[in-house]
Amino acid sequence: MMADTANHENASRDRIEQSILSAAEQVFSQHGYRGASLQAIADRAGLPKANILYYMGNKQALYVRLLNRMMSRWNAVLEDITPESDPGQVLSDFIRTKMVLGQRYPEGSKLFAAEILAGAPFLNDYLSGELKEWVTSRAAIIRQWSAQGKMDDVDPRWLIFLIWSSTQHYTEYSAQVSGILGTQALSEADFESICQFLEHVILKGCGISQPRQLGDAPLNQ
Amino acid sequence: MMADTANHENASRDRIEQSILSAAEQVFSQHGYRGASLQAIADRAGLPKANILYYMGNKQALYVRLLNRMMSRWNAVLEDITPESDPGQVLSDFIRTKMVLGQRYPEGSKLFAAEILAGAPFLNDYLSGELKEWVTSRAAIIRQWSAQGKMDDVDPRWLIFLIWSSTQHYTEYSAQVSGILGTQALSEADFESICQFLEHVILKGCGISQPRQLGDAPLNQ
DNA sequence: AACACACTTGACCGATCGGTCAGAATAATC
DNA sequence: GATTATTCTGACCGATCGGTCAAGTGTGTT
Repeated sequence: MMADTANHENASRDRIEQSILSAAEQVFSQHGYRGASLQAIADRAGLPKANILYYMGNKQALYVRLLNRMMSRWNAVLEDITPESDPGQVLSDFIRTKMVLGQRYPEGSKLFAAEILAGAPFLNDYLSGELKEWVTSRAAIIRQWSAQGKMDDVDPRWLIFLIWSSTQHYTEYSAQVSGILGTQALSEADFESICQFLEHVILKGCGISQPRQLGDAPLNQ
Repeated sequence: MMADTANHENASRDRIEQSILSAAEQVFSQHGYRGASLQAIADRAGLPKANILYYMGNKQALYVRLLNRMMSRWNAVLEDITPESDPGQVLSDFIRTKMVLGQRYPEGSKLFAAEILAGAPFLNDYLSGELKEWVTSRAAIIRQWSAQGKMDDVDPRWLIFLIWSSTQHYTEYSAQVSGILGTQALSEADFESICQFLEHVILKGCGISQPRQLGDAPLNQ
């Protein structure tokens, strides 16, 4: 009908693949690689199990594809920092970006967490390669900030882990957080409150004067 | 032989049960409840599968028993804090206690994390009951500290989550941490360095003057 | 020796696992 | 309309799942 014959990778196929990926992300993130079943994924996607395998090949290929998709969303984070950057602005952005990523892709974040919990059998190369270099290069810049007196002389690796873990917590432990707060999900106000808390504590704790207090009235801008 | 006949719950049974619990903790923490198999647990414990079921009844009872054992290790944490306590000392102790717990029971900590990731099907009552009250009561005391001017006026719930997550990270994400650091496990020096970093950033970030700087020479005590 | 009782385990059960395949159904091309 | 290519799926496969059971071993009591 209105199908573009030249491009045989048509929209219908993409739509189905996306719905499979979405269903698989939920099941894998809840139960891990071993605990997830293709039948459960198929049921959630509303398709026969054989159809999942027709599109994705096998369980492992589907899982690896999900991991890659989640990791690609990480590529732009802290990409363009320099020794001349303002630490307060950069760390503040880092915290907010990480919080938003967790909010936008909760299942993907949990998928990542489950893979790490299992010992990272599919991500070992990525962790000790690409991600290790990412951390090392950022750590070097943070160390220069410390040397310039822009902030306290803290170990930048622990600082990166601190921001990662404290933000990750709100997606990964959403069941615990909402159980304790007594709410189903985080409200907009809670989300903003958490961001400001983390910015306040981490920046102040590193001896960085905050660029602006988001709760206060804007200075002049 | 040397068995105490009066106490028919003899040491042999306890020894076997402990080895089963230990094996099960490893398998459940890696693969979650669904992903763990009794056969894998039996293999790791060096027993036939039927023997596991003889001692533990069924898979769910074994799992719940492990969860309870891990939660009981938490009971003493932050048990005796009062509005008159010194925030710096209390939070410092909290950080170190949590780090030591994660170091001492890594599989138990991961087991807890996996249960939360799965949506806490077995822990929902605990989270929204016992643990919620634990957080609420501690939060009330921290709020009094803020009112007394002992520390900044931060949301105590976010502060508790911050300490929980940042310490939990080093056990739960041990695969990621060691992948990035390039070492198999955390060294004693790294462990101490992390504790000092967290104490420095969190206490300073909350506007608390640190009781003592562990890296420096002791003042006079 | 006889008995009681806790322990051990191979064999087995129905259900579900990941994955294959043949053929039906549908769509695209001529 | 005929032909080809793609998409779909029920039926099936061997392996493994959690769990049962009966027959066995061992040990202490009488």
